[in-house]
Amino acid sequence: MSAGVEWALHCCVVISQAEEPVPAARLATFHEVSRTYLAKNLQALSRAGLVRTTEGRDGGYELTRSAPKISVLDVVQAVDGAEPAFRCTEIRRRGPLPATREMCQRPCGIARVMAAAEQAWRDSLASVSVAALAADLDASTGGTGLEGLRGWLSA
Amino acid sequence: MSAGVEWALHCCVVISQAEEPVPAARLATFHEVSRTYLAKNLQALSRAGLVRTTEGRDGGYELTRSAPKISVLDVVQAVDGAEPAFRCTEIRRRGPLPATREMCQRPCGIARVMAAAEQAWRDSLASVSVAALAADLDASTGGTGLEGLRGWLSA
DNA sequence: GCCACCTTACTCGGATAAGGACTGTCCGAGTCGCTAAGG
DNA sequence: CCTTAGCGACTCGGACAGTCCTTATCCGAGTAAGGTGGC
Repeated sequence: MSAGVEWALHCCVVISQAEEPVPAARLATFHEVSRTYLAKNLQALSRAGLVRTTEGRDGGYELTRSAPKISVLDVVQAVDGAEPAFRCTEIRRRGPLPATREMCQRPCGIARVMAAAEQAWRDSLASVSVAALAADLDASTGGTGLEGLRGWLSA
Repeated sequence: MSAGVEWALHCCVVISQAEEPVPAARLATFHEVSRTYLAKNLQALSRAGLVRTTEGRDGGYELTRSAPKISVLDVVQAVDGAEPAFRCTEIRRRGPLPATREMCQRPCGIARVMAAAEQAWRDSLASVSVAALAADLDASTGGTGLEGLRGWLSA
């Protein structure tokens, strides 16, 4: 999985706490990562429609929906792509004993198992929102984390 | 995910239906794939202890355990590696507002969410055995698939 | 007829190149806010 | 004092190299079976 997924998730948490657009340069400074490469990942979020971009002075990124409406799965699929990790190449149709047309009416059993597992993975990620991540961060810091973050964003 | 995972799973189903060791060349012919590259993936199964190798004439691969005792997860982890897809780089410790030691006593919330999702994925794969795959294949073919496979293996 | 040995062919295993994807970087197009001049 | 035009700087967006991992391949070490010669 791309490392940019981690960056994008952290950025979404930060953006959710800001009321003004946050420029990519500020996000890069906060996370101490490459500014240009972080921009590339944020572009993926923009293409997926999760964030809205404001150009020009005082511009930046802001969420298009409220934080509870954005799930972790949305961010992961935006950055890493929505294509399934396992891709069935229909091996059963090749070789000296190819599967007949009747057998192929249903997907390959292996593909079904893998698809079910990925669905469970997606369900688990879809059950957590960006707002929940922010709340967890706040709880881990004893209730001062989000306040400090908002203060840093204003400064 | 590596494409070799699919090959390895199909190979496990075939091997489970044979009473004699099956050479890699025969498996490659059956699936119509590269013989040398398939051998590389089978080596991964051998290192993981899922299959036993017999060298020399009439040698090949055979399962070390009964098919119901081998789960799909075992095969996937043997070929693709057991390392988690998401790796936390501890971004929270960097930047102008680094997380304090107290906050880091627990793993990052994002890492916990991703780990839980991967655990759900593993649980789903662990609940299906190679024997179940073979049974499903037999059911899809109306009860003649495994018989034909065994016949081809004997020939 | 039985045994030991050798030949033979077949098996897996690790070490070795080529291609594609993720990582990292750069500069250009577009836009908003600020300033200053004019009415 | 208000309007408006211009300027400037800041923003994102897509196009361009570097590096690591997956894919694909080869040949060598080792082994078990089968045949052959001797006893």
